[in-house]
This record gives sequence, C-alpha cells and structure tokens, in this order.
Amino acid sequence: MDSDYPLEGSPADRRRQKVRESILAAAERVFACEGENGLSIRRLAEEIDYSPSAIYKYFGSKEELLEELKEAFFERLLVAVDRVQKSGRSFLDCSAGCLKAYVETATARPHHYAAAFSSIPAQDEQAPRTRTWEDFMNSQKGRAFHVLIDMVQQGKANGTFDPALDPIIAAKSVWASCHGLALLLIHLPAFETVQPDGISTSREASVDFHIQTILRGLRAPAAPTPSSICGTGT
Amino acid sequence: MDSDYPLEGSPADRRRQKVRESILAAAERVFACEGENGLSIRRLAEEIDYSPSAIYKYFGSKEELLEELKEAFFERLLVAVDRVQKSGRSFLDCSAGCLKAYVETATARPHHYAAAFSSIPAQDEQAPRTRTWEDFMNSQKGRAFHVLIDMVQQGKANGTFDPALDPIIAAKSVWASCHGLALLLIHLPAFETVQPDGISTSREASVDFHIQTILRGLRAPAAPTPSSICGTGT
DNA sequence: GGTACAAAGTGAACAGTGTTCACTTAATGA
DNA sequence: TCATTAAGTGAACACTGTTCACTTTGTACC
Repeated sequence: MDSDYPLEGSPADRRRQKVRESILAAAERVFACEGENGLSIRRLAEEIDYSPSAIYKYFGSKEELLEELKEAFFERLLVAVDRVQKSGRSFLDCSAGCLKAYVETATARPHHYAAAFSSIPAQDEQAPRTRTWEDFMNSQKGRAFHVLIDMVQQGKANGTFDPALDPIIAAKSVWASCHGLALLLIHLPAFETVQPDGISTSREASVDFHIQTILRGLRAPAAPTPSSICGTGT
Repeated sequence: MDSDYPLEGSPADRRRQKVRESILAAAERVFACEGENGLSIRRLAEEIDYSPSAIYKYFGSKEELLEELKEAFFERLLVAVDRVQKSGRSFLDCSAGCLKAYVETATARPHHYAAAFSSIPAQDEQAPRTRTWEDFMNSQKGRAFHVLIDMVQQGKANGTFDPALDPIIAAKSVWASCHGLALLLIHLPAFETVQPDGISTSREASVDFHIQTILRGLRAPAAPTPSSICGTGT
C-alpha cells in the first residue's frame, strides 16, 4: 500500500511519511523483543530522538499505533499464502502449505500475532450487528478468512472434502484449529518441549500432524461413487 | 482446596484467610467485568475498603494475585470434565462432551481464559528445560492435558481412533483445536455473527461441528469390524 | 525578500499505574 | 501488663498514556 519510492506528494509530505515510518519501525523493533509491556510512548520517543508528545502528531493514541502493527500480520499472511498457492502443488499439498504458512507466519512474530487477537469486546456492546459480513470481509482478516472458505469450496468441488460441508462453518473450524496451535506454541514453552523422556518430538512434526488431522477431518466420508452409503453427516 | 468451613487454624489465621478471600472475590468480580485493564490494586483496595498497600501483605504482586485467578480456570475445567466422564455416555459422546465442556468453561469467563494464556516467555530464556515433563504434568494445566492423552489412548484401544496415533502429539492437536475455537469466540465477536445473510448459524452448531471434525480427524482409517461403522455417536 | 499562517516539535503537567517503606495501630503470647 | 509480632496505613518513587500552551520551523503568497 504505502509506496517505497518517495516520488509522490510534496517534500513536506514525504518528510512526514518518513518520520511516521521511523516511528513504526522503532515500534516494530521494540515490540518484537519486549512485547506490549516493553513498548511505551516515552521509550519509542527516545528511540527516534523525539519528544513523547511528538508521536501524537502522527498517531492518535498508542492503541492506534498498535493497530497498525497488528494489521501487518494479515498482510504478511496473505503474501505467504499467495506464494504457496502459486507454487503449483496438488490441492491437498497446497491446502496444507497454506495452513502451515499461517502457523509459521504467526509464530515468527509471537507478540504481533498475540496482540492481533488481544482485545476482548465488552459483553453488552453488540450495536454494530448489522451488515457485519461485508465489513468483516473487506478487512484483512476477512480476506484471509476468505482464502479458507475458497479452500473448502474447492475441496468440495473436487471431491476431496465432504460435499455436505457448510463452507463457512468448516472454514471457521479450520481457522480455529490453526489459531489454537499457533497460540499454544507462542504461549506455552512447555508445549513444544513436553514429552515424557528425552525423546522430544520436533515442532515441525507436531505442526504437520495437526494440519493433516484438520484436513482429514474434512475429507469425504468414503468412496464417492458406487458403495458410498456409510457416510456420517450426509 | 481452600476449606469452606472455617474450623481450622487459629482465629488470626481464619481472619487472615477471610481477608485474602475477600480480595480474591473482589478481583474475580472486577476482572470478570472489566478485564485486566480494569483491575488495579487501588480499585481493588477501594472495593474491599482497605489501603492499596494492605494488599501486598496478602499477595507479593499483582501478577501473583492474577496467577491465582488463572489457575481457577483449570480447576473449573477438571470439575466439568469429571462430571461429563461420570455421566456414563459412550466413548465418542463422552469425548465430544469433554471437549465441549472445555470450550464452554473457557467462554463462560472470557477474561479469565484469555489471561490464563497471556504471558509470552522471552525467546532466549530456556533455562528450565530439564525435567519439565513432571513439573508440567503436576500442574493443573498438565492434569487437564492428561485427560486428553487418556482419551486418545482409550480411543486407540477400543478401535475408534487410528492405532498409529502418537497419544501426546494427538492430544496436543486436540488441545490446540479447542483452544483456538474458544479464543476466536472470545476475541472475535464477528466470528459468531459472520454469515453472508441474515441466516446466522448458531454458536452451538459451530462448536459441535468443530468438535466432530476434530474427532473425525483421529478416526481409524478403515472399517474396524464388518458392519459397525455407520452410526455416528455410538 | 518579507510576512502571515499552518505544521512540527517541545516541556511541563495531569491522572493514573504497581510497588516500597517508614510508620502507627491492633492483637497476641509470656 | 508488657514486649513482640502482625495488620494496616499514607506518602512517596518511578513509571505509564495523554493533553496543552508554547516555541520553532517550514511553506505559500504578496
């Protein structure tokens, strides 16, 4: 979105953009190392040799600044998924690759990913109930979610997945599973290590198993044509 | 653990215990409504008509106080799981029931559940690597995790699950899936609502589908006995 | 060039946070 | 009754996000 080559806008605009980006870069740096607690406005100001109040000329609040960092996760994710999808693999390989890309993109920047899902909405606040679908689908989150819906629909069409699947419900389920794995890897150091004896399974084996299990759960129940009777949820 | 009937210890001890519990009760109350941000030591002190510094006679730090609230989730979970397991259902029904209990226990107190998985360990800090297994397994988290391991092993033994499963890896996978669903329900109000048109699927249907998909992913690959396959929840 | 105006940047201050510590008050055991 | 210990307090410290009157800087126009 933001151009890399500074050839547009007035000199003042370009300068402003530069400072803005230096703030974000500093925030990125500190946040990656020390998380939300280590990232204070004063610390940030010190890092870029400005006064704390200067930052408020660029971002309305700390929350707003963080929002920008959070959005970046879904941008990176969409890029990674795109790369997988263009690699010309088979459907199942491609699907597994996308899910793996999700987990890896998430765990590569633990603090960013955790922060992206950190806000808990107040229970009574349910006013913006109407036309949430379009709003959601136009956000980065929504676009990433749509990749999953497409995946399910494609799998149904080519006979890999159960034709009775509701694409949205199934996509939600897949998302939840990946989300959970990413977060457990991030939050629970024991999760990787935990193993009764020295024989600790590699992280990658766990991730691969998880993804294969997710996909197996969506598979078509039996042979699609002649003797396909025993299917459960048809 | 903490006795309800105040018949042990000296009067002073009992008094102390009472104050301690009133602090925890107030914390519980405030935390449930307003989350970690709304819970300050001063607010807590005001709530129980003590001075802020008094609280430090009972808890070493705010962190320590919160730790106690977080542990409570796993206690509630173990109680709920125990109830399901004693209900005498079939293996698959019981398993599904336990997973559902997990999601429901988690979403019933969103702030508590989210907080229980909120800390992100520093990347370099990997000193306590040795004998983590026993430590972990003796914690409440570990005991809850063990329920899942047992579930997988039982499923392998009775032919429901793939006999090739590694119980620990499979249990991790199941945990991750439930964890992810619970957190998405907590953090993303859109997750429940999201649906292209007014036809919004109920939350329960999503949860049930997710759990069935998890269990389906662990199923034995082919028919274990001649004609005993077609029923879903035996 | 000089000038008016807006933007960028600053320092001090406010209200809030977790935490500490010297202190007073209350309860206990000898 | 008195000494010892625990419980409880108020003021302070170092920090936080945020605001606001202020100065400096840059830009556009005459």
